[in-house]
Amino acid sequence: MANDSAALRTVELYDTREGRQKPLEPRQSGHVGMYVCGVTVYDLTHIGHARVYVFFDVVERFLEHLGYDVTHVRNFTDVDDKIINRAEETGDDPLELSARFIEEFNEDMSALGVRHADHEPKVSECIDEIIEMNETLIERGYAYEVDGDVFYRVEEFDGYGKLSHRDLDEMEAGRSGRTEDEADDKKKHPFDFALWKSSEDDELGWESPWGWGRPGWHIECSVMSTKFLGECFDIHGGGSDLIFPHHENEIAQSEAANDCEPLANHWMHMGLVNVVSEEDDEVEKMSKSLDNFWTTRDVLDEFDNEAVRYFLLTAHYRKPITYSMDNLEEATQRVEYLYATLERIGERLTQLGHTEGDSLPDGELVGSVASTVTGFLPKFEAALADDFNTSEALAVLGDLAKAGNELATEVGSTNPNASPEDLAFSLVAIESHMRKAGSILGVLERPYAEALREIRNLKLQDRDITPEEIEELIAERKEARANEDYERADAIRDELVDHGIELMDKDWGTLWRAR
RNA sequence: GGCCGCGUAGCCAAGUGGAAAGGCAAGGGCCUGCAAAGCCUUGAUUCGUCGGUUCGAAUCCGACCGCGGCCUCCA
Repeated sequence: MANDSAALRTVELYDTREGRQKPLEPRQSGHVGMYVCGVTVYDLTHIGHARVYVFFDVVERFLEHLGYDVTHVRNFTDVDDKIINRAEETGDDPLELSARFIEEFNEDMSALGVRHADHEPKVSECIDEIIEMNETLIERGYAYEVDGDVFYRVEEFDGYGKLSHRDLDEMEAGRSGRTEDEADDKKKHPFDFALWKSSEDDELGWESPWGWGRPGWHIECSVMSTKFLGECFDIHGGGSDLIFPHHENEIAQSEAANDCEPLANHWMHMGLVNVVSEEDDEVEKMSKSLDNFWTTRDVLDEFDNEAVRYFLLTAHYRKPITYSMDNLEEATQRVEYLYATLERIGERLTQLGHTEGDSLPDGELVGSVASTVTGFLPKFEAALADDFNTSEALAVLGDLAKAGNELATEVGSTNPNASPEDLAFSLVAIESHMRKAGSILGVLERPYAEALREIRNLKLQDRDITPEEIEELIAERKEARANEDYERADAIRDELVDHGIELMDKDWGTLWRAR
């Protein structure tokens, strides 16, 4: 639902093309069209993909929170040489192979809390429109056919290079390392690129005016964005490695075929995910050739889903982020802290006589936390409205959680400085604000007991002790403590610590967690 | 060679012209039978180096050093 006061907030977004941050002014008031380049589905997703789609999920959630109606389009490139090659290796049908990896993609994204886009078109379902755009480009003189291939004539498009801030002559000078391929002979300019590629009769393909063939790599995004968002739209996103040539070519195609420019008002490009090299400790780009590659699946097997999402939001989206065990563990710890805060708030509310689902208690914010609570949402929104400063947003959320813990301590003290009504009112206010912020970032969406248990059990995976054994030891220690046999009680604690298990004594029992 | 970007405490990370957010780790304290968790508290006279602009710069300009990305498929 639109929130009138929030909708007035100006959202500023960086735009790669102009190289500056500028206000989001939707072409259609109150409606934002956003196209995010999807994956080529020939393998499992990696953590770099995860970063992109988690981020744009947050963009969508936040804009909707502000009251915008967002149309989010994310494609699947299911026709591509890499898919065809992979299918040849495995003996699969290319479209069946890509369909399988679309399912894998969806599984990963669902685990990360990434919601489906409004439209998720596939290349194989847009062949007619792709052929049409090719014909338009040929008619308008921007493309030419050579022996069943269709190429885009880059010299014909005046603005070629305006996104990546380079010009054709400079690029030509620097292309010494490029490998030649047979298609180069057919091209009129080395940077001309394929809009349509001829296929062998037994290869994946479709009938076209130029014979049996398949689309080139860039054309599908121009076609799909036009189809679902119109000729021009507000936000176009993807990894920064797509700036050239993919997005540059998209602009060339769309702006030449349609009569609208700029194609997108805001080009938002994600920093890449780096890893620390095991050999020399240097940061390097994650890539298959360096064998430092992390699939989303592997990471999710080892770390809590939400911790992975949290980690991906700890750095600003335009900066690179380094994947490391330390960083993931720290993110896990923060997620645990946030849920433990919700747990503590729940305990204190129970102690104050409130049960979950009760109507809001009447009261006033306790003085010590009042400014933190009232200032929370404005600060949180301001952080995200400033080119999605998620680091700042998480810091603000952390401050709120701290206020919650402060209050929880207050409630537990012998002489609370506030009335039970005000304390309860304040606790509920903090809890609801935390959940609200969580729903925008896509975190804190689980019941705390469930989240804490899942994190705990995941960590226990590589420990040589089971929850049952831990519970037995806790029971034995309880007995010892009742008998004031602290020596035995401490011995049990030490034994558990050796297994990486920490005990936390509460008034009502003993909790444990894995470190 | 061209283009884009980065270099902030032991580590992660915001800030980009007007008193250096936040987190992790570390020290001290409260709490606890002891702990853990939580809370409080300490910590960059300083933001790669050297110059310049300015009343004032981590923030702008220049040079230099170091690092990364793109220019070939890539999120």
